[in-house]
Amino acid sequence: MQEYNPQQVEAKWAKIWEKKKAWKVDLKKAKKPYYNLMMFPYPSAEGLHVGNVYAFTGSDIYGRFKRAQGYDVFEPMGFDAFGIHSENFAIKKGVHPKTQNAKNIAHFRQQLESLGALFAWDHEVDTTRPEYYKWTQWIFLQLYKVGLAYKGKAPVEWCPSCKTVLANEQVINGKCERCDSQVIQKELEQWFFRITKYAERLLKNLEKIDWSERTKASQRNWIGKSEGVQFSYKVKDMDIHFEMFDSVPQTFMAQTFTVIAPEHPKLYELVKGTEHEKSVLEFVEAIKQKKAAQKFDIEKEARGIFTGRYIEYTPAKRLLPIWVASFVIADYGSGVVNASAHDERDFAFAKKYHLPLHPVMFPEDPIEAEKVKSLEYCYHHAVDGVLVEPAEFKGRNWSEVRGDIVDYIERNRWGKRVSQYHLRDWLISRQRYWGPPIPIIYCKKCGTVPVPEKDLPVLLPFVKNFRPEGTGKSPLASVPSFVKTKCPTCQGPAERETDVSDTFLDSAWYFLRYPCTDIKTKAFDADILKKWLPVNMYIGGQEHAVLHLLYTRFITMALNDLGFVEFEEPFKKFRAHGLITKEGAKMSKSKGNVENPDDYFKKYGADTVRLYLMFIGPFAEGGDWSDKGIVGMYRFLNRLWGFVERSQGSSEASLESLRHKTIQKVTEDLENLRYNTAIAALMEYLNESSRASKGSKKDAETLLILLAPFVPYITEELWKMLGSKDSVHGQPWPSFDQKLVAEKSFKLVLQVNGKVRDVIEVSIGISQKEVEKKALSSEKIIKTLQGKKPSKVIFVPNRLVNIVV
RNA sequence: GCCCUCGUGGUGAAACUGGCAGACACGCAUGGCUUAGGACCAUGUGCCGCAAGGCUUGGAGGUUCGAAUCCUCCCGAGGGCACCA
Repeated sequence: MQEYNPQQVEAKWAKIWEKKKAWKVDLKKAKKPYYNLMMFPYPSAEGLHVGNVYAFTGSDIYGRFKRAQGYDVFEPMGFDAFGIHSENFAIKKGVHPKTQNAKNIAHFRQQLESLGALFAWDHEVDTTRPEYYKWTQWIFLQLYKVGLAYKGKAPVEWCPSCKTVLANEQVINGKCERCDSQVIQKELEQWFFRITKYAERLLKNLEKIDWSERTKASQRNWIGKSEGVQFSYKVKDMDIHFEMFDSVPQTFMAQTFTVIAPEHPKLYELVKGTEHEKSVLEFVEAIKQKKAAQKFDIEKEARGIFTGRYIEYTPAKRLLPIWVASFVIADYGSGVVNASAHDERDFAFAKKYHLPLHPVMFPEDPIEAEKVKSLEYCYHHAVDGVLVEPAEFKGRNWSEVRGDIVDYIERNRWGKRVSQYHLRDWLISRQRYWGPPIPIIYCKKCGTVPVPEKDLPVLLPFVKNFRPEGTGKSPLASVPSFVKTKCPTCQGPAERETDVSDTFLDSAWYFLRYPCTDIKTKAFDADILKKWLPVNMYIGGQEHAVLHLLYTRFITMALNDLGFVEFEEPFKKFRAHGLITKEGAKMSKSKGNVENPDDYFKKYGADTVRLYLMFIGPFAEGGDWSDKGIVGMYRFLNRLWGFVERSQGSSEASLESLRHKTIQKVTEDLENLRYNTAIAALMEYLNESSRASKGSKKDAETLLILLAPFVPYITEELWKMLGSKDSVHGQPWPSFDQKLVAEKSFKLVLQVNGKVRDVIEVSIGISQKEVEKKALSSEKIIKTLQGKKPSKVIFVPNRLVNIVV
């Protein structure tokens, strides 16, 4: 008798597997390629946390399951190591990011190895290595060539503490997501990727990819398509035309004034040389200052000023006064909007500045309609509202008239159908050190010149002082040996771009590099990609539902258009895993509630931790980490150990029906990532087997094969104990026989008026006649019926009978 | 405000296309083993009730022979978007 000693078992097999390179896949020779991808981690100084372990375990179980089904599973691992996190940490500790990064990665790798996953370490990727970011820069150049990368001046979110530009998503309620400082607006020359060009495709393709609905919904929201009408109007007495977008065109006849954004480029032209010039410019300046200071209270302040100009509003043959209004967004639509009585904001604005209002839609209730007419309140988004204008549509409902109104507007040539998107271009410039330099050279003679591909990579120089200076320039700007260079075109003196690119660019293509890490001459090889991509299964956190996944899709589409890859969607299947919390709260350093998996590995072993995490609840939903439940898993593995030990050399018969039933259940659950119920089924199987037999070898073997994806170490050890020479991880996934799954008899439920009154054991396939006979002779049924005659009998074969009286 | 996801015992959670609600665990209780504790084993455990029986899936209605599951409204939680016209 030997006791289960997880540390010993796990150390032993980890060593053997490593030596045998047990999980190595020959990418060229593989016959049934299956690319099982998980989001690669950012190697923080704290090491792997429980959330990482959760994600990787869930993904690895799926990979091992596919492997057992005969696929050549490629399950690579790497490190998303560039970025502001590493840099901030390095600044705080006074260690160079490069040094720190190497340390972190070493720690991570060692932790990951103990997890017992199928990782293909011979294809590891580290985004900070020149061999990798050379190709990140190369991708930039490809996009630049076709105009998908461009430089533009743009107001950007600037964090005065981190001294860098932030992406929109890094700004939470006007504050920096990292240091909580008030973000200010700044105008800078920045590099952008034209992701907006792909808005419609990014949206439409969502229909044809197998992703969790939640993730798709987030992407749809982010892209934010809005359909409506674009009108075009002339400014009275001026040669200026404005395009105006309206997503609620039904009430277009209600428009009585026009609002324009304070930042609108044509605003100055409107007021130049008029009596309004001074007051308008003062107003604009005040608004800009408020916005920069982020003191603008969205709820209360809707301020405006008259420009002295009018729009010639053709459909209603009236003039609309143009007002500058603080609430108008400059970079959505055209920055100019016609306002009406049927929009709450416009209504409030009009009341405040005594502007005319002209409602054209009313409730059916005449008393309420009178109130709307007398402008007592704003009547908006009312699905049952009835139009009175234009005359052709009088009496028709707001909700059904939309299409016809748009047709009508188009017929009159007042406007046309268009779509607007909330999606903005992707700002990729970062005024930081720890990232790949953007491969661009500025020459006084030749202008902006891309670095020739043969000169890649543009190496990130080792800079001692990499702290951002707050000048709006990257730390690289203070390294003359980096900045000063020759123009690739004219050989004259020139300067390098000193910004680095966004970390999200590194991670937007890493999955293409994994299978090609051994190729030095190009980013990826067409033949290999053809064989292995798109990725079969991608698993990662829901927090990346928008940015990472959207950027990745965009880069893939662009590469597809450029002819580098043959697919436009990178991930056939994506599943988001849930979040692991601690006492209901998200684990974070600042809260001090981060669980370190190492402690649990030491105490129970990786197998138990893996099993416990998967048992907490549905993989897609995550759960709360508490160390209470973990003992249950440890007990289970100990019971398994004992059972297998007893079944050595046993010739007891197996529980055929339950065995097949369990195989079916576990197979189906694994396919759908329902690990918690698969584990429950395996526990039942062990419980039943232990009860029924001293130890059936057949049952023990089946248990081990089915459990192997979850707990790779103990199953391997026990497999050997049963006397096999080969590995449990080389065993084919067992199949089940539908005939054997079905039992000979079942428990028939007897109901009266839908309430269960009795349960009797009968044989499968029993006829309705027989059932009725049996049911009506049941004592409990007779008692419940009290002599009443059944009016109807519902019979569900092999399940129940319901007697209605 | 709009869009998604969800709400089931003391706890984590099960329940396939509507068909025995609470599988599997944790915890708890009782008993066994043990000097004791732990570990382990056995049994029990939704609520009310001595019992017969009744009640029970956030709340209120509805559809159905039958609803955790479908429909309507309301309440609550989590997430995404948001002065987006």
